[in-house]
Amino acid sequence: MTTRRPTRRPTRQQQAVAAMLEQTGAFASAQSVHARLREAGETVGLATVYRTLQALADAGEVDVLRTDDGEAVYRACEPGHHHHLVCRSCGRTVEVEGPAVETWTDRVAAEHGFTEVTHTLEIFGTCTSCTGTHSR
Amino acid sequence: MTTRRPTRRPTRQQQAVAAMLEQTGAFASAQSVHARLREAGETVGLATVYRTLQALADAGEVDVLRTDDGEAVYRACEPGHHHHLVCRSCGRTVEVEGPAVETWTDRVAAEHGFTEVTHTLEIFGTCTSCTGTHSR
DNA sequence: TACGATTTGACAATGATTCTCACTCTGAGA
DNA sequence: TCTCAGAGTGAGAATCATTGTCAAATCGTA
Ligand SMILES: [Zn+2]
Ligand SMILES: [Zn+2]
Ligand SMILES: [Zn+2]
Ligand SMILES: [Zn+2]
Repeated sequence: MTTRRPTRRPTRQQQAVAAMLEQTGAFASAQSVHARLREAGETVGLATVYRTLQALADAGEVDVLRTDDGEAVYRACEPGHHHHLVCRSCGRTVEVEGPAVETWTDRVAAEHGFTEVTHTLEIFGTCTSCTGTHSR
Repeated sequence: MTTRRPTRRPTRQQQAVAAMLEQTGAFASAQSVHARLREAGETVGLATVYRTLQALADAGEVDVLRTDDGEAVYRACEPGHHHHLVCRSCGRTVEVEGPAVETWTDRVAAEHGFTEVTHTLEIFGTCTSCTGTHSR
């Protein structure tokens, strides 16, 4: 019994959004992705950018976090659970892993009887190329 | 030379906001604080609630974090750097400290040449009183 | 009590995100 | 290749937390 599942392929718009994230490297908001696409001549509606980014996030293909002012920013990341070391000046991001932290959070939560534990952890700083050079 | 500095005392509104946070215990948004105050018969403008919460946060007297949908939530906490174990069902919050995590984040950042390092870390889960009792 | 400075709050403005819905595109089937 | 139902798109409206505005209320000091 062949399950009839339409062979969906990413649309032009979806590819454009994903590609833009890939080449950006840093965390970017939906608004800025939309702006960059427009600059690059790509025609993608704002609503579609939002939808695509959400879909990618749900699929675990991009990481999401919130800026200080609550804006959602997305980044194409390596698969698997990890955290980020982000330059608050230029946005350059390094993916980091910390097995010790993972076990620590789970242990702390367990000690207090919490279940279904998740966590968020981000590190912010000023990267080497932004140090000294008061770029801004 | 007596420095003429007015003896500022927290206004009725500011006290009301702070008190509401104290008695709540959990993280609460500006909107919900405003609503609770209104219910309690206190008369405090929404703008004032926002201003007061920001001031308290700037003064380090309350902690702020962002919910998944980007809303800012505040909580009256013990002074000093710490993190939170939050029940995503009832909002009950436990303050936790992890010296090992502190040194880890700083070390990781240093290894990559980042300076002026800060970090955010929150743990989410389901607390004991919300486990089993499928209370929504 | 009078006065300048601070605070307040109703309301407007902002801005990110979501919703609507008519239109377009796609792919399976004929 | 032709058709059609369903998925995807996008312009614009709607939502909603947050911030800005500014005249009126309040406070502290002299
Ligand atoms: Zn990542
Ligand atoms: Zn982790
Ligand atoms: Zn706290
Ligand atoms: Zn810490």
